[in-house]
Amino acid sequence: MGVNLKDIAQRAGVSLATVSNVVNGYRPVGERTRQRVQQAIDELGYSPNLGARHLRRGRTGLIALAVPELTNPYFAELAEIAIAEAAALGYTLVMENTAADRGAELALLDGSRQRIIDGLILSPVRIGREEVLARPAGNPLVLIGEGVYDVPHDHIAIDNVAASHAAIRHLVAIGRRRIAFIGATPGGDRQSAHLRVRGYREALAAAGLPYRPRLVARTDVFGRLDGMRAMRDLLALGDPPDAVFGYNDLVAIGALRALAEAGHRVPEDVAVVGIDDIEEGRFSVPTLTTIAPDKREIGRLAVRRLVARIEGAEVTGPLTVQTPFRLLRRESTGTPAA
Amino acid sequence: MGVNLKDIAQRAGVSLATVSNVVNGYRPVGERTRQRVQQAIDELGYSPNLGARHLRRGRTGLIALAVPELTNPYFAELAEIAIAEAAALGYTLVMENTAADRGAELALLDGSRQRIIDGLILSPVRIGREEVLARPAGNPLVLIGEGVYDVPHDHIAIDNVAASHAAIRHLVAIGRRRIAFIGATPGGDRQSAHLRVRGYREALAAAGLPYRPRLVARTDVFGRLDGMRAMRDLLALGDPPDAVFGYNDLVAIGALRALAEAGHRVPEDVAVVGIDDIEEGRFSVPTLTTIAPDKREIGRLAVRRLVARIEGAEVTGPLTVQTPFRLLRRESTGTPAA
DNA sequence: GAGCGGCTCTATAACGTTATACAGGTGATG
DNA sequence: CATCACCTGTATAACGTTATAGAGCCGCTC
Repeated sequence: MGVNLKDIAQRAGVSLATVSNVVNGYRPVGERTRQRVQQAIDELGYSPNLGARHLRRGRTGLIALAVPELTNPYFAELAEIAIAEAAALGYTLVMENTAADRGAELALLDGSRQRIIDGLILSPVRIGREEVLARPAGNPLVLIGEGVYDVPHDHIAIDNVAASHAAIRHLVAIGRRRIAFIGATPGGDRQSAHLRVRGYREALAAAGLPYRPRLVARTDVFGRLDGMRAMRDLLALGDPPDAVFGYNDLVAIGALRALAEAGHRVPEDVAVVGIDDIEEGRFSVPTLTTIAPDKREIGRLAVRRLVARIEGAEVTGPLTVQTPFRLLRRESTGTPAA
Repeated sequence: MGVNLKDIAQRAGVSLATVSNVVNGYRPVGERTRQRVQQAIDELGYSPNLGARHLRRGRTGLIALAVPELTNPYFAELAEIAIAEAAALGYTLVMENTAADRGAELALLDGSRQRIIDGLILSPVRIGREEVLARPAGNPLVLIGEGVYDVPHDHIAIDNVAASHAAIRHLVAIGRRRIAFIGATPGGDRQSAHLRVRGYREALAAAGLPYRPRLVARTDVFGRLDGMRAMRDLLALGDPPDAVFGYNDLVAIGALRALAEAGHRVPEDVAVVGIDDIEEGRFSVPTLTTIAPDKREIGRLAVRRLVARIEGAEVTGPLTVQTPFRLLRRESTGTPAA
C-alpha cells in the first residue's frame, strides 16, 4: 500500500514521467531504461493508484450493469459473461440492482453514480422512451432487453415478437389449441411484455386459433411466485388451457409448480414453454422447453459496444442489434429427456 | 459533467474550502454563507467528483464481494442483501467472480485490485489458512462461508457441523436408515465439505447408524449437474440409500432430478435435504427440505464488520460469528405443502 | 484600551497520476 | 562543419478534492 511512481523513479534513477511512460506505453522509452524501470517496478511491487489515474484521465475503468433483479438467474448468467468480457477489455463491471424500481432506474440515468462509472448497461423495466430521451448528455448508455425502443442508444435484444411466434408455433405443432400466456402487464409499463403478447396474438391468428383474453394472465413482476399464482387462476377457469407460454422461465417454473400441486400432468394435460434458458429449467421436473437467447452474444456485445463508445471508437452499423435465439424442446412439451 | 467546487465557490462568492466544508460538514460554517453556498449548489447541480475525493481521502467507497459463482442463487440472494446494506452505509459493492479458481482467489488477496477497493468480503473455496495468513497487510478482509478458519480476520458463517446434525436428525426422525451425503471433496481442498461431512458422521453415530463410505459421494464443485451425477451413481449401488443430504440446495436439486428420471418417488423412496434455502427449492417438484441460514444476517453483518474496519471503528467481540440457521421441512422429506 | 480566545472564513499544499512543452544528445544531411 | 530533425528523457502543470495553517473580526476580560 503506497508504492507510487515517485518511489519507482527514485529507485530506477529516472524521472517520474519516464516511469509513467513505461507503465502506459504512451511515449517511446529506450530499451535500457525500460528494463531498469521494469526491474524497479517488480522489486517494489508497484501497481498504479487507480483513483489518481481516474482523476487525471477522467475515466474510472468501471462500467455498470444494472438489472431489475440480481436473483433472476437469467441476469446472473448474463452478468457472469459480461464481467468476463469487461475484464478482458480492462474494465471492471459493477452490478447494480434497480429492484424493478422506477426511482432507482431514473437515478441511474442521471444520478451522481454517473460520475464514478464510465458507462452503463441498463435493462430498463419501469421507465420508457421519454425518460431515456430526457436524460442529460453524459456517459455512454447501452440498453438490453425489451424495455425501451427508438432511442439514440445502442440496444441489444432478441426479436421478442419472433420469439413468441416460435414458442406458439411449437405448441400448435404438438396439437395444443387453448394456449395461455402468463406475464402480461397493465398499461405501457413494460414494453417487453407487450411485444411478447403481440407475438402470441399474431401467432394464434396465423394458426387460425381464437384470441381469448381470459387466457392472458397479468403479473406484477416476473418471478416464480407470480407464475404460480397466475397458473392457479388459469386452472380455476371453467375451461382451463392445454398449454401455457410464460413471459420467462421463472414464470414458467412457477406454473409448473402450480400444475404439480393441482395434480395436472405436464405435458399430457398442459404443456409449458418459457423464455431465457436458465439452468434451472434444465433440471426442473419436468425439464422446461424454452426459447434460448444467446446470452453469450448479448453479454459480450453489450460490453463491447459500451467500451467502444467510452473509448470514442467509430461504431458502424445500426444502433439496435437483434441477437439470435432458438427453441429448446424439453419434457414440458413432450420431448424425450436429453 | 463538470460542475466543480470552484464553480460553486465563484457563484457563491466564497472560497473553495468553504464550499467543501458545506458539502462535508467538516468545519462549522455560518448560517448565511451556508445558505448561499447551498443555493449555488442547487442551481448549478453540483455533485462531487468521487475520483478526486478518493484520491485525497485515500478511500474509494468501493467494497467487493467475491464469490465462487455468481450463478449460484445462494450468492445472488446474499449479494442483493449485501448491496443494499453497503448502499445504506454509503458504500458501493462490487461483485467479483472467482469462478472457484485458486489463482483468482489469490489475486484478490494481494492483487492490484486491492488498490481500487477499500475492503473485501471473500467466500474462499480453493485457498486455505496458509494463503490467508501469507497475505500482505492491506485492506480489511472479511471471510464468509466455511473455507478458512483460525485466521486473524472477521469470519461470518453458520455452524456447519451443527447444521449437518440437524439435517441428519430430521432424516432419522422420519425413519431413514441409509442416509447418503453428496458433496464431499477430496483432500483439504474445501474445508466446508469436511465440516458438513463431519456433522453427518457424528450424527449418524449419535443415532446408532453405521457410517458407510460408499454412501458419501464426492463432487468437484457444487452445482445441479454434480448432484445429478452423484445421485445416479448412488442409485446404481446394489443397495441404494433411502435418504440423501446434499452439500447445498443446488446439489440436492440435481439429486431430485436424477431420482425423477430413474422413477423413484420422493420422499417415499428417497428423502432429500439441502442447505441454503434458495428460492428455487420452494418451487421445485417436490419442494425441498433445507437448512436455512440467515442470509440477511450474514450479508448485513459481513458488510457492517467490513465497513467498521475500514473506518477504523472499535470492533468488540470475537472475530468469528456463527449466525443462526433453521430446518425448513418441505415435501422432499414428507411434510405437507405450505 | 490592550490582549486574548473563539468563531468564520481563506489560502494553499498535498493526494498520484498523465499530458504538454521543452531540453539535451545523436546521427544524417547539405 | 553547421543545421536540422529526430529520438529519449525531464520538468511541470494540471485533474478536483480535503486538511492544515493561519488571517481577520468580534466581544469579552483585566
